[in-house]
Amino acid sequence: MGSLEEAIKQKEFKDPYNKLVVNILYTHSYLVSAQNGILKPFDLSPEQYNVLRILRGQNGVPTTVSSIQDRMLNKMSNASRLVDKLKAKQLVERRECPSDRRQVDIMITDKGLIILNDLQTHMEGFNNQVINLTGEEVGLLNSLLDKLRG
Amino acid sequence: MGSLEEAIKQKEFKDPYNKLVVNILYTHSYLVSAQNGILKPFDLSPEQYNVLRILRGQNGVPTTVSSIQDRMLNKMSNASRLVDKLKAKQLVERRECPSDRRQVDIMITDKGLIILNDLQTHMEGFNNQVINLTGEEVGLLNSLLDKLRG
DNA sequence: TCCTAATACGTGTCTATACATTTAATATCA
DNA sequence: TGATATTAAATGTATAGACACGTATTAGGA
Repeated sequence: MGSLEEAIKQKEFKDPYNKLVVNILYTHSYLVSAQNGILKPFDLSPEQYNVLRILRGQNGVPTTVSSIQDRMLNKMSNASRLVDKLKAKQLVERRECPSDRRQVDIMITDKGLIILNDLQTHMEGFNNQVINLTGEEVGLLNSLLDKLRG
Repeated sequence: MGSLEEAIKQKEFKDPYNKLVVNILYTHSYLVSAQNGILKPFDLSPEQYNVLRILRGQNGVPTTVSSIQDRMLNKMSNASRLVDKLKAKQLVERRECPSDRRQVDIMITDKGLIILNDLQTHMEGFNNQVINLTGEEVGLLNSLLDKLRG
């Protein structure tokens, strides 16, 4: 796999900023593909998995659709339809919010929690296996990405 | 925007490897959204833009669909249909390859080249504006991402 | 109070991703 | 040569992303 230039068969980039954009897009695809391999047997898409983790983080407190949307990795996605898919699999519940009838309370079900726990054991080794970096380098990369977005 | 934890309203991560995966997914979304803003007036999706750049890099030598696929940022995408869309906009041409009739030769048109040049002037300032890093940090980030993928 | 604005959620449409399958053309080898 | 395998591209289907729009409900101000 090695360098980006080799991976996408491009000789060189005009400037390192341009290369960085392409590098992040490419690394994203690399990680998502690997993640997909783990999620597929569980019949979950990466974003469905993410929504379930958000709901688990609530520790039983219901959340609204828009709150889920705010916490999603992709702000332009469509939490409403994702919740629909998860409900069809009985991994989440939805209830009309009594205090504001525009809102809908979403909660993860026991079945959802069980699947997440199952997944976690599969995901544990995944990161270290797919990310070929030392702990120090991971920390550095994290802070650089945080700074990038300014 | 600042830290990832703040951006997606998560208190903390189990381990930095896990945070890194989420961080890359999130930064990807950040960059693609910004890129979309530039591409939209040109009626191009990010991946269509990428295919046009690949074809421009050929300097007039025709390429096959599978060669485009190999160089795409997302290996699982569908070059055939993307080429279709570009052909409908008259930005690429396709010809049956005489030496192997399974293959199709793809070339960027003059119209495609003109749009790319136009875009380039818009894209130039974009990177430095969106990426809040020094040149040194950009270099470091590039090499860390290359190493990540092993 | 009533009118208007803002909010929450859902829906519609187009494009792209992921992956299986199909069809045609070429390669390989007994 | 002929049967089989491999390859290139296209197609089919489900999910997701991007974005506009619609509808119901609540908020807020004249």
